[in-house]
Amino acid sequence: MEYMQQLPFDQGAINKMNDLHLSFDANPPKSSNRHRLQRSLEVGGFDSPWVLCLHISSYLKSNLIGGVVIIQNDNGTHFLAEVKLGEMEGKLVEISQIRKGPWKAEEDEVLINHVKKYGPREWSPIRSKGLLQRTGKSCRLRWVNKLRPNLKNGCKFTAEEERVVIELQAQFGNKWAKIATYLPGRTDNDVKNFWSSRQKRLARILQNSGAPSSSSSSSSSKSLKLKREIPAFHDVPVFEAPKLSSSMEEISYTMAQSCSSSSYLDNTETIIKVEQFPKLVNPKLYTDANMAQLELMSIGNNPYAAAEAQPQAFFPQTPHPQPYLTLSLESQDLLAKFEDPYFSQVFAPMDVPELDSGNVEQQPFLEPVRSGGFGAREEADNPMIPDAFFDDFPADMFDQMEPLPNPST
DNA sequence: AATTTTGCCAACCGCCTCCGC
DNA sequence: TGCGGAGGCGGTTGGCAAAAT
Repeated sequence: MEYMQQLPFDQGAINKMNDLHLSFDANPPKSSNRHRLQRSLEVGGFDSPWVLCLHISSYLKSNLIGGVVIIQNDNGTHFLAEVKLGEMEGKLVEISQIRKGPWKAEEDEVLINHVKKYGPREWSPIRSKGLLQRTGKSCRLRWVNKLRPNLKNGCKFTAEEERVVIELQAQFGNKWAKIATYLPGRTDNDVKNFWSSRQKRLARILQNSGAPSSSSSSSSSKSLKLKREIPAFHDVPVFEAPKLSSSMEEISYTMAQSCSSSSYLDNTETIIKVEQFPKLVNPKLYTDANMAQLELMSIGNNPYAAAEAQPQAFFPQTPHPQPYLTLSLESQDLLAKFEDPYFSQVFAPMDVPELDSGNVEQQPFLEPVRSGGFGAREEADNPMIPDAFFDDFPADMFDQMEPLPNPST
């Protein structure tokens, strides 16, 4: 609460005021005595609870030099305002609380006008001048996230944007502002929200896929249903990041085709296709499109059909025929390792040290927006898989897997 | 149809750095 | 050199609508 602005006296506004209780804690200069004057005055608010108007009467002016005004309204809320009475004779003094919450169109307009005049800086004067009852930080945030020109408000992330975020997050960590500079029209808040939802979604999928165990047979019908609908790890077919040129439309079409062509097979032996195992478990390698496909297949209730729904149209650059792997029951026990706390560390966000700009420049396919937008890379060789990634797996993990047949045979 | 869950997003909070005094 | 204000940033929360149950 603070002194905000002097307004022309308006008796009409005064007449609408409610009775509030005021106390003036005055500190006359050169006096050790503090005068506390209690007065009931005509004080009122405008249509909003955070704006009060106070008429400093000539009586008070004659008795006070200055001080702190404490205003108590009907429900006991106190407001504080510092006043300089010498400047207030015959004026309405608008005293405002900091406004929070959703922005009104009028507020946006004021903010836009301010930026037009002074540019996107000097946010604090917006409040000190009484233009808005918002903090400078709030004004800046509103401008950066919503009012700035050329923002992609309301547009979902494209597959290309998803890919860029995933790669840059692996590279820079949670440096959302930095990542956002590579995405025209996106803010750090956008990127952060996108990543957050994606992480939640992934966590839910992984949590459900790790649930099956021998004891789960006694679990509730709901968990059984989840177990059925969410693919276990071995249900997941080969995944690879979508080709860089692939659009969402292509992906959607592929997914639709894959799912519609699925047929139910009552198999007792799980057959899966295996490419690079780490690709399946590193959440950073899933684009949302991949996850969507994963979920779509899970809805099909059929792991075999899921494997059958080969995403080849997804990944036309896959150079070799995909070998098949038959899992023994013992091998399937491996999948229970997903419940192992240690194993779950694989899914924890990686602490990626921030690379310097020199390293960024070594990646010609990714450039910040300020240098001309993100560039296109026509081929990717999965730079997000660090060599040390395999070290994160239990040492005996691959021992339990049957060897891959030679693709050439 | 009612209730619960999920996804999305705007906005706030707290911490940090920078800069001027 | 220390201090305080302004701005930047990442984490988190809360509201709302759509989807699922």
